[in-house]
Amino acid sequence: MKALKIPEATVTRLSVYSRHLAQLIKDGILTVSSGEIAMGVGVSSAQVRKDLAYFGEFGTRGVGYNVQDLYSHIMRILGLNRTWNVVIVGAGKLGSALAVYKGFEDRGFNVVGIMDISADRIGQPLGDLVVEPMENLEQRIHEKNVEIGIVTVPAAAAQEVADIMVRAGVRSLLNFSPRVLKVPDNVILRNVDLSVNLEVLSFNLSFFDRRQ
Amino acid sequence: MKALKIPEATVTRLSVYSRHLAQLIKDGILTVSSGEIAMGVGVSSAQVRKDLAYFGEFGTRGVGYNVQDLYSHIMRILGLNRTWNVVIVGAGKLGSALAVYKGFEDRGFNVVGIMDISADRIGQPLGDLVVEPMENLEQRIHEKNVEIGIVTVPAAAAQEVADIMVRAGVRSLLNFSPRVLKVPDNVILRNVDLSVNLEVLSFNLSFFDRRQ
DNA sequence: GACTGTGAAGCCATTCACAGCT
DNA sequence: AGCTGTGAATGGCTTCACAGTC
Repeated sequence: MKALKIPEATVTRLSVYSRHLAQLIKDGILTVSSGEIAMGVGVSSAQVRKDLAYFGEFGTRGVGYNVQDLYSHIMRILGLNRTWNVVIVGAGKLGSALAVYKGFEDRGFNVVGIMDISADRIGQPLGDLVVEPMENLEQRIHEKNVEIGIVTVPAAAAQEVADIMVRAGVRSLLNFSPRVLKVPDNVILRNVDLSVNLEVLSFNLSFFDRRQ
Repeated sequence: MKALKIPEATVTRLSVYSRHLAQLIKDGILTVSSGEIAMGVGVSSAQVRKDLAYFGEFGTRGVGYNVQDLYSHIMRILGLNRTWNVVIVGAGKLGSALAVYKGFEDRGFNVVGIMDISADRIGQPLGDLVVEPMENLEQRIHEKNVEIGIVTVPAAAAQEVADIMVRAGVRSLLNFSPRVLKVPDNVILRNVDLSVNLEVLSFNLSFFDRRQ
């Protein structure tokens, strides 16, 4: 199967599979079937096999997958066989939380800088970082080859911050602000919209009630 | 068009539309076309019309939509014509950030309690809340009619926390832990997986490079 | 017998294109 | 003339079901 267009849903599931496999490795399990993975992460076994099939044949018919082997393959597919440097702009509560979030480090994402515009945040220590002024942003991106930027500023500042990061050469953005950002189409953009997530819950709760 | 099954993507877009409309109201704009909304939020105009058509006919042919009117309709559809009480379990950096996140309050989500298991977090003030011990969780859920729970504990504790909240009567969960949760199927579950989001970026960055 | 890999079928969401209304 | 509402067409993802392999 030739890989040209991979569904985004497949990529997110691969990430979930990889964490499940990491757990199996810890548990000393050597072999796993698509059905067992499926069970563990709440999808169908056909889905697991299809997802993997986009990238090659990793299993053995009648047997299943070698856990360590499959894990290594998926990590490589996800681009996690290396580390990635990340900068965060916005040292409010959320930005600060992400700056020291262990889950990122565990998966090879190093936060190499956190910037803010506000004088009372600049200089504040965060883990082994210190909040820096916005003026340092471009230099830090160049010096550390940063390819991923995280936006945790208020909506009103988000587009400007995105523009600065893009101009400085960041190739992808993770946007936590509740603002639709415009970026050139060679820049990869993902939005994590906290309110939208709650609102989907609220819709479903209400909708369910309406249908009673 | 009769509303039986609404695509989840439609719901998330409605949430985005509603914020865009709120801005138009602030700007004093009275009427808007599907094309203008589409432009503002980065989707197609047909998509906007289809999304709205699931719920009724809100526009006027040849004219467009009344901004205030459409906003009210969407807010009602999303279940945001009321407030929702929310509890957060896990008063680490992320949970604390969410507890005081203005974006929730603005949209009618009131955080009415934040619990933690750790003695040194309990008692800590957070906005006008104080971190409470886990023992208070069930009572708080009952007393405040909490229907939405937010999980911001480490992966190892996430399932247990989810179970407690579900038992106490919460009807929906927003899970920030990197753990696949099992909940009864009358409970609505959404996952916000921070690492997965970065990993999708890393995949796309790597994949793009591979194809150069 | 067990389990993978994969075409084919089925299902769902998006886009097209136009009739219908103002 | 302008814009909505919507059937029809398209495209994409998931599920089915089974041949192929161990």
